[in-house]
Amino acid sequence: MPELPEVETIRRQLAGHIGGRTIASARVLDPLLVDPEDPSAFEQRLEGRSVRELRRTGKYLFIEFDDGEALAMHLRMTGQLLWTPAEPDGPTPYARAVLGIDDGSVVTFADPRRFGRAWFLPAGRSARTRAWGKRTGVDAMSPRFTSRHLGASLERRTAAIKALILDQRIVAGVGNIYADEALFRARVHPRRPGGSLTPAEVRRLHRAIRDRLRMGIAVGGASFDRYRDAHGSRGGMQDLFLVHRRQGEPCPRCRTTIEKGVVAQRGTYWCPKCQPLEMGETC
DNA sequence: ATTTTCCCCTGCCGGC
DNA sequence: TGCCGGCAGGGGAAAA
Repeated sequence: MPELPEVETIRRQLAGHIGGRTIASARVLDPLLVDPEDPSAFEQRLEGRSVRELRRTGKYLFIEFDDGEALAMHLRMTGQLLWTPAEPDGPTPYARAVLGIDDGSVVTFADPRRFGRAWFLPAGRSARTRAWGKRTGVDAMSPRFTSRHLGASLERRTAAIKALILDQRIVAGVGNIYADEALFRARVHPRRPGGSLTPAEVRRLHRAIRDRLRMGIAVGGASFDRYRDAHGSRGGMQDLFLVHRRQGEPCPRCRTTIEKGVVAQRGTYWCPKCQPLEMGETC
């Protein structure tokens, strides 16, 4: 499922293809994609617009137009944004919206689970805030996401640390995969109360989040299931997973068997020795 | 305010 | 073989 590295991969690819170009046509095939907006009104608002740049905050992708308005998209679980140099030969499976670009290329939003969403955002900071609210905090790859920021966000919090780093208002972009990987690298058990982390653990976790996301971007994201980039290609991060989806396998650090459980309503993987639940133990 | 639960939606998989 | 229940999970709303 697309998390920060996957969305960033798509952003970079799309920026190269449609940056500076004009949207010639827009078709919304699934009204749920733009709910509660009217699909035909949505199409009309997109047609004829010039793309200034593509931006990303957390897992949200923004196509910014030259007048400052923007199309915001979230791929949720199974969304794909596919770019093709020309109209695809046949119908794209699970296509929910199609953007025709003025050079003849096509961007298709495909999404079997239909969880993905798109919004049309007004220009201007205050109007944007009114329409958009405060869905996301600081982006995990932004220089503004610091160890100090993370530590302050965790103070006195009793919820599981995994739930807190999945909270997009604390840090935007971390999803289930990279949460497990970062917690393993930081040697922090996913069920530890957020406020119980020591300063050293907070620093390790901050570094680990950045490290794993950076690696995910470098290899084009994780494709153990449906994720594909804008060209329909798979990423390579699934081959570099340390613990995620590896229950029963030996820990890459200490060879202890990796466990699986449920934390924050998500399938969660960890090494019980490297990531002790009780304080004082070390691996 | 914080934490937890439920729900959306559909493909896929294991069990019978 | 085929049906079916359960699971997967991002995030937002609702409940606790």
